[in-house]
Amino acid sequence: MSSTTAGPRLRDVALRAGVSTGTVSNVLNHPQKVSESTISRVRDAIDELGFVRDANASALAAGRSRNVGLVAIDLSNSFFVDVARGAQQVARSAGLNLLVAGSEDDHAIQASYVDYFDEARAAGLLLAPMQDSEEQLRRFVEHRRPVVLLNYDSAATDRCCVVVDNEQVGYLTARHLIARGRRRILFASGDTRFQPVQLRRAGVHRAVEESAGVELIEAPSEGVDWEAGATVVRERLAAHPLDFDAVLGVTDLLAAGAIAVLQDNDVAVPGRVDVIGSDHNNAAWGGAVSLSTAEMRGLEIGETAMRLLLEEANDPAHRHRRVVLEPRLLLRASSPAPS
Amino acid sequence: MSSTTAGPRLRDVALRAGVSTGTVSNVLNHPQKVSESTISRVRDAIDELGFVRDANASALAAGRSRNVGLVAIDLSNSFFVDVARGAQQVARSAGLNLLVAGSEDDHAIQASYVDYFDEARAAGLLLAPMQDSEEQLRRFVEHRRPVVLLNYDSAATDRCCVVVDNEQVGYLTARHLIARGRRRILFASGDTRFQPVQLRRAGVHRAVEESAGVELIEAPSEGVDWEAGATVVRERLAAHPLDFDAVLGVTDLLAAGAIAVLQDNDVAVPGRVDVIGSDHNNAAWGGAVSLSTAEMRGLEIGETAMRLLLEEANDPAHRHRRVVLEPRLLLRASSPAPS
DNA sequence: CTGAAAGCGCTTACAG
DNA sequence: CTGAAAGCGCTTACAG
Repeated sequence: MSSTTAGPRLRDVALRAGVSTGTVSNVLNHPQKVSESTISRVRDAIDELGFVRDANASALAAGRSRNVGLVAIDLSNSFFVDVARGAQQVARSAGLNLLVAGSEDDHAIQASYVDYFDEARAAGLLLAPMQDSEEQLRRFVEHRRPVVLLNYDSAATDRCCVVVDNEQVGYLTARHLIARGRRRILFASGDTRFQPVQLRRAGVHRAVEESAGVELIEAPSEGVDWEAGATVVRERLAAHPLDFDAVLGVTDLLAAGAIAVLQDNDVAVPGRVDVIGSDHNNAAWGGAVSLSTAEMRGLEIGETAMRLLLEEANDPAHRHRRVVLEPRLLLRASSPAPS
Repeated sequence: MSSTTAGPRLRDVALRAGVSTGTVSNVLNHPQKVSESTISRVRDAIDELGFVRDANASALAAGRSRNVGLVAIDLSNSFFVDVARGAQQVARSAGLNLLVAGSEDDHAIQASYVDYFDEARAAGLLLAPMQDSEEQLRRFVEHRRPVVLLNYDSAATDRCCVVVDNEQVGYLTARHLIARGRRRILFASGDTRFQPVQLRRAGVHRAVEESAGVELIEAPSEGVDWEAGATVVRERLAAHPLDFDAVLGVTDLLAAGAIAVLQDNDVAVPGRVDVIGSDHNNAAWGGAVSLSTAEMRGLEIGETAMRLLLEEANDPAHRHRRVVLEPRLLLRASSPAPS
């Protein structure tokens, strides 16, 4: 499959520097145990030979690796890219590499990456899981590898999780539409595969129930993508005369699809119908009207999750916990601030 | 730093199945060498014990790993996410894991990931390099590890590269504006750090030189981000009365920043000024007017690059080559198709 | 501060 | 088709 290793070994470095292999290893891993002069002799030998330590051998001998995995549902959702950036910054400052894998919304791919990071003896795993991932995680956790869940609130007490308050996302977006004076909200509520979606839906219901005179027209769909949002609006318009004054998409993609169909039907956004999304996904932002949505605080989620992971890996006194970040609205053209 | 391995070893599996460790290894790696009945006995033992092979030990003993690295300048540019998806699909069908790392537009980070994949004896590397990355790559290539460059046209003959014809991107976007009847193009031409940007600029110049009566107002900037695009337009408007009828951003972010400032100044887009970007980056798509741009064919770039990498790793007759994909325009609201 | 030696958990010829 | 043994390239006590 691949070429074999060709370069110099650690023992070549040792020979050249006139020391033992243990000393070279100490220069690499515990320089404080080695004298200045030896260090510089070894460093010179490393440079002269172009030595590159074999990370596999190192991890095997040391019983640990310097890698942390991040497995995200879908890298084309920019939320997860924000998470990755935050996690990477913290990981690097701790001397760890962050390796990212996208599970492409597919359980089998997610499972194979979780297993991969398990096989690779990763120092830990950040996982934004799909529904029903307990099974896949069990083995990883049993192997005493730290896991932090992202954007998924788990009942499990054997790991940390970092979430945005998705119920509040639903509540805030619906409240905003109501504050804008909207009274008949077409709710593109997606499907039940994703926990964040379920929670946002609960928040939307709470906001509507609080407000007399507001009606929610719930329109579920098979997926939560652009096409599903377009279909929801298209079918509603076909079945009824225009009978709603707002669309709330439980994802940004749903909302973007809705905007496109509204515009095709010459319905002014936001003049006649407000539209708001929910998950700050810039993959949904190519539409003719810029989309209002909720900030998901991905960067902070990534940073926080990596800190928890490091704590779990290093601090015997670590206690698992659940960190909840509050969402904020991000208002743009499709549903601006109430006047 | 991390917990040590706790789970069962391959020899535990062998004991339980009543075979030697070599046979267990063969079941894992070369099942065709083992009888059906032995395979199922070993598989049962693996399941019962919850055995997970140590990938580090495996890679060390076998002299190769099943990982391919992808190091991209910036994962928040959706082009690279497309590339990753394409590469992952091909990698998985070949039994390899794709591990993604973002270099955050930082030479040091890029170097550390290239070194990491070298240390990890990755089966190969896909790299979308920043300028001046030869130095960093040299060692990797010398170690006989396959590298394929993405979106970077290298003079080096010791590796493959897959690019979109960025000169043609510049040519097509400029031609489009001219076909729209635009005659004074403010060209947000960015800086010279990135080869794709340089090439697009050359294409823009070619298109303008071909067309009599078209004037290009070149406005370079320090970066190629949203803020730089906003600044370019703001400064032009401050120095002159509105004297251009189009803005061409050498990146989508530059174009998006331009749109925002134009709108702030009540300049209609595309009524008064057309705007077009160049790199299909949905991080730039949150603006009030949807952005016309060029398709960069990221998915195909990723697929093609991974295929070349596999060929280089497996086929002794592999010859390095350069694959060029042709760009296409993606026309949206900020500069629609000519009428 | 330094060196000799054992061992990490696999894979791979090789002999049977 | 199966087993015994050597070895992959490091790290880590341990003794000096």
